[in-house]
Amino acid sequence: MQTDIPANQKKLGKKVRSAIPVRERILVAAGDLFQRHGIRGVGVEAIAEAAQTNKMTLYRYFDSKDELIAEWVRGLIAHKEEEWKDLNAKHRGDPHGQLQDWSRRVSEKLSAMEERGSALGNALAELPDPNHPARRVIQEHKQREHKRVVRLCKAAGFEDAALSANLFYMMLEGAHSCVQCIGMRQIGEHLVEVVNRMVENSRRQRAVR
Amino acid sequence: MQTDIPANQKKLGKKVRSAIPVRERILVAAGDLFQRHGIRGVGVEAIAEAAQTNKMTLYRYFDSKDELIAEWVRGLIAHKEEEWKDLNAKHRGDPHGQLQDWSRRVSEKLSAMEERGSALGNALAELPDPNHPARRVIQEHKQREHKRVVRLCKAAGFEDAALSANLFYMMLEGAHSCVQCIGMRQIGEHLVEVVNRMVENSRRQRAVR
DNA sequence: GTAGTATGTTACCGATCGGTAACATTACGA
DNA sequence: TCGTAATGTTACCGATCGGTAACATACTAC
Repeated sequence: MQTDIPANQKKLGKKVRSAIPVRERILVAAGDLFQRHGIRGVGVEAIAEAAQTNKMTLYRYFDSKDELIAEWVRGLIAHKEEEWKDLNAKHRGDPHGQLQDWSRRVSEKLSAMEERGSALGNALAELPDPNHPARRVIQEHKQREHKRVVRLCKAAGFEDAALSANLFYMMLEGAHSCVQCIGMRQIGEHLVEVVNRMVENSRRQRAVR
Repeated sequence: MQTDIPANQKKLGKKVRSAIPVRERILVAAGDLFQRHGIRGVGVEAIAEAAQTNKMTLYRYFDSKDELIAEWVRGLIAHKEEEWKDLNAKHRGDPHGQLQDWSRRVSEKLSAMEERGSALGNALAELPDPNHPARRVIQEHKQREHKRVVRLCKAAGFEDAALSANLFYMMLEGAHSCVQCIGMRQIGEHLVEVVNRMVENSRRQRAVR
């Protein structure tokens, strides 16, 4: 019993090194705090502490707080783009189904969302500097997302694809905003409903042709 | 000539007291800086300087920076609510016209908007603290705005008033967001188009009845 | 065990922040 | 002209910020 206890006793009270790598822990902790208190409302010290490490180690992995922010944002975006790929793979050649599934997924995310709304949207509001690395990355991603919706609406054969796409995109952005400004988490269901109606309308028109 | 020059010479190089009251100048300057650099990105000293006064005077009119923020927000909201009253007065008993005029006005604002999007939306993103005076004021205003749209849609006789209202509200919020995230200032035209189509649809249905 | 690497600790830097005190100056009405 | 109220000036406070240096400790591979 006592033989191997000494080694453990030495570690008693010390931090037990987590299985999750430090860098990832920092990014997760940063994201959590950013979302809850705002990017500018969180100091690097608090992030390091939440990640069960310290400021020095944080700066060994990230050049600056701004770069940490940018890396966090890149992670969020990468995850979102993965979802789009998945969506595309699951509904090959079926833009209608793709649109419907997309709206459903957005709605699910919204219903589980905290009262703070979209992380990327908030980040844009919090980082007005046009030269901030994170800002540019977000805007480029939003541009791609918008183009994707336009492409989808064209493929779906909507009579006025540009208008429909912008309608969808406004609803997408607006739904996230609604969670924060009127606390309406069920707003996604309305997004789904509108998409469904428009898709059904388009299918009917196609059947008539 | 020289007689009254001395008095002016005394003032030479000194600040010429503006006709606009200090308090208002501070609020205008604060709003301008908040919009451009974010609320948290602007110090009270910079606000006072931009208002052509000093920190001490600022604190004689406002208890704290947070109260200044709240006052600025209250001003923005008061202006918006005035617009709603005006809209209501100009289209008494004509909810369709009211909705159309509303969308047109929003569209105009959007096309003239800087790349930073909605001030109130950004403020919510920048002030996550649920107890912040400005945050509560904004959320209450948004609630009222949402209810107003619902009432309008009911009055307009839309078949599914709640759905239409939420559609409009999502578009309203989303359009502002779009200006910041994809720089699309002409997005308002699409909002107008959607509203017009839905109104025409509703009118047609009413005529059939 | 030993070397080398990753991580932790502490203390510090300069800058900026929101906010205040004390006092000087100006404007303006009686 | 004089007194009072509004505004300006300066200096300061404590707290926090992002970021770094120097050094101590832990872990791991050999």
